[in-house]
Amino acid sequence: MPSPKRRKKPGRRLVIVESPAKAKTIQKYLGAGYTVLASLGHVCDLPKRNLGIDVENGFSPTWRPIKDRAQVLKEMKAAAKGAELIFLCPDPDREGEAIAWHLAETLKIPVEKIRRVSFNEITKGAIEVAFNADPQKQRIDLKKVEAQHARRLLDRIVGYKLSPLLQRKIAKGLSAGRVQSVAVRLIVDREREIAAFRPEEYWRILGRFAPQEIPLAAAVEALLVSMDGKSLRTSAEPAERALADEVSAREVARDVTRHRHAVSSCERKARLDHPPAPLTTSLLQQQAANRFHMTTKQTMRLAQQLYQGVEIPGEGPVGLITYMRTDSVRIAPEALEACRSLIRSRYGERYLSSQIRHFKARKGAQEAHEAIRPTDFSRAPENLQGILDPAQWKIYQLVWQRAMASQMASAQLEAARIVIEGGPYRWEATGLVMQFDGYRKLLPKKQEEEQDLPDLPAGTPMAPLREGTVSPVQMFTQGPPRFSEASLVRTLEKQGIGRPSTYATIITTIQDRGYAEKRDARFYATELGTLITDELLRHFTAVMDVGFTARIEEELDQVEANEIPWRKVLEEFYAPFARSLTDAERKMEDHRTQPEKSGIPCEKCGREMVLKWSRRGRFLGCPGFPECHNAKPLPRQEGDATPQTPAGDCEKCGKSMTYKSGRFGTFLACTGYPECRNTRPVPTGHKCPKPGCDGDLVERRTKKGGRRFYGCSRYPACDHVSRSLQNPEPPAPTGLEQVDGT
DNA sequence: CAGTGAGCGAGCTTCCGCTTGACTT
Repeated sequence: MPSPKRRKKPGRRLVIVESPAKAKTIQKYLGAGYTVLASLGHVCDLPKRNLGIDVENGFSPTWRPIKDRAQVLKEMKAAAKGAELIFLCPDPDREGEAIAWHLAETLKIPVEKIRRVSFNEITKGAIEVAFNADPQKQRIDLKKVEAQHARRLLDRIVGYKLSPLLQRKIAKGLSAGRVQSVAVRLIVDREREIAAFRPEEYWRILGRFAPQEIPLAAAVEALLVSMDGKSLRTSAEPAERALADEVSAREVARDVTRHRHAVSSCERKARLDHPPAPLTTSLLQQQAANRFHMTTKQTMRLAQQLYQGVEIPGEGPVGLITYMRTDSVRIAPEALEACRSLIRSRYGERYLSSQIRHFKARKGAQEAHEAIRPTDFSRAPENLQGILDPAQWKIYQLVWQRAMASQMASAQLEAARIVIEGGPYRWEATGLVMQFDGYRKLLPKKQEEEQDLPDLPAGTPMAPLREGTVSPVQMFTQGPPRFSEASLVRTLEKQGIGRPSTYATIITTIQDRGYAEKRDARFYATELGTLITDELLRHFTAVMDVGFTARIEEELDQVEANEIPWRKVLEEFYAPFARSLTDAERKMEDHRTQPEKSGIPCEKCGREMVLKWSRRGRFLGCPGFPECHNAKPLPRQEGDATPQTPAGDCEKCGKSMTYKSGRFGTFLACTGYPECRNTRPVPTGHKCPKPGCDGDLVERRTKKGGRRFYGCSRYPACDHVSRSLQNPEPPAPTGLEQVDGT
């Protein structure tokens, strides 16, 4: 490895980029006349210990070199000394511009030596173009820098004013911020929607019809879609729900046979199904979660490994994918060419989209990089099997497939629809046949059944195939699902909250602070998360608004466009915020100095114990603290945000059981501890499906790896195990085997 | 494929966003 030299020959050119992997590639393109170093992201920031902003004097900030960057700063300073020109190449976005400015400031580079150069793709062509551009235009964009400062200062003010407030009023170690607090709010809101949701019953009626002359061959399965012109499609809306109970559903099912039915229309339509865009960070995280059950953290670690370079036999370390923290769906022209010619040679001309496909980035995307794609399309996943470890390989395959598919031909489908009418009833049968798979050759659709429909001219008399083939099926409206990591990231991105480089950390922060818990891959709001959300909502409505970030972003855009001064953004935010602060300081309930009484006496000193908050939730503490150190858990788990099945009684001593959390997660323990040491795994509410066994399914974990599975509570007498729980909810209509009556 | 059991709190941490390793929960 060539270590950076102390003394540079005069005439040497220094290039500074953000990422070391990028530095390596660019060094290769630029050759020996250049020294390429990496800044490792930001090199300056506000001080850690205090606010670092003089609010009274126009919000003037104090910038400090970041401690962890001391080493690289030293190296860059040394290299800058002898350099004739210094090319500042952080990413072409707001943050990158600020990094360039901080570099110029801390390295004390004379203006005439600065060349601000940036590129959205690390390809030879793009880099040549960027470096050869007009030097007059290679200047730092101060408006962009100011926009970044406004963003940074606003986040600092919100975080460093709200966190201490919560720490004074509720418990130490707490935090709040523009991003994390809204993320928690989303989870708390969802928790409440779920609690308020009452499933409602409705019925669907399925019929199996056939033309009277030609029976079985041309049978179609149809769904009752309207009655008397009233649509049943919107059956999720209670007011519209005509078939709300079994009695009326069966009445309709009987009445159907009293009417003559006939085909009223039969049509076929060609439909194109276009491939999805190549992956961005959030999409990669969502796909890896849904397909491989990976967490955002795992996904990003694997992607980082692929980006930084994997040892390929005979070649050395090779960076296999482009940068993984991106919101862009664009692919560099050179790479597009490689991708398209590979599609042509691998699958044939037919599978190539006739035009180059360009995808639209999400609104608010900064598009400093490309989409995530293979650096070399010809490295097909099958050639890397056994070279990458299995998890890396899965991620690589995902990236490769999505990038390839994005330039492939659309799938051609034929959608058929037959409408059957009789009396007040209108039925619909739909079919779908794939004519040409196109991009689906690489990305098959999982949940799509093909079904063809016969050609039946309008007017063909139809009848239910035989008695009992009109079947009512009971359904229930579904409540909103809890957030998973994937759906939370998707929602945050949609609202413009957080950035590709922060999605994974947001997820860990809200859990570390004790605001949300993940169980079964779903987020649950904790009591503490609910409390701080409500307190912040009451006093800081504006910041807690899901649209707050989006509005600030618009203003930052205006700063960049030189339409408003950066201080104005801060002033307008700060005036009402400061008022809320003093108001909250006075009015926010003080859970620390005036905690709720419990009615339970302290057995050590006799004082009445009080309810206190900590990062781990509530506990009973003695008000005599610090003289009396007595503390204990709350007597009951009542008020726990998580609905739990009753724990039941101990089969050994008859005392009640209670939920405890241990090293390996939640478990049941006898309240008679330590006299009775009985424990049990968590019941799931499902019975053991093994015939003749009356045990319950309980949640267990494997010894190594701790993977969850479900076993029978009568183990070892019954050794039934399953990987997942069957849904006890009413099944979606599958076939028409269920027969009315009997 | 099958373990489980403390202690939480007294003023100085906390934010978001850009980058990697060096750490050990």
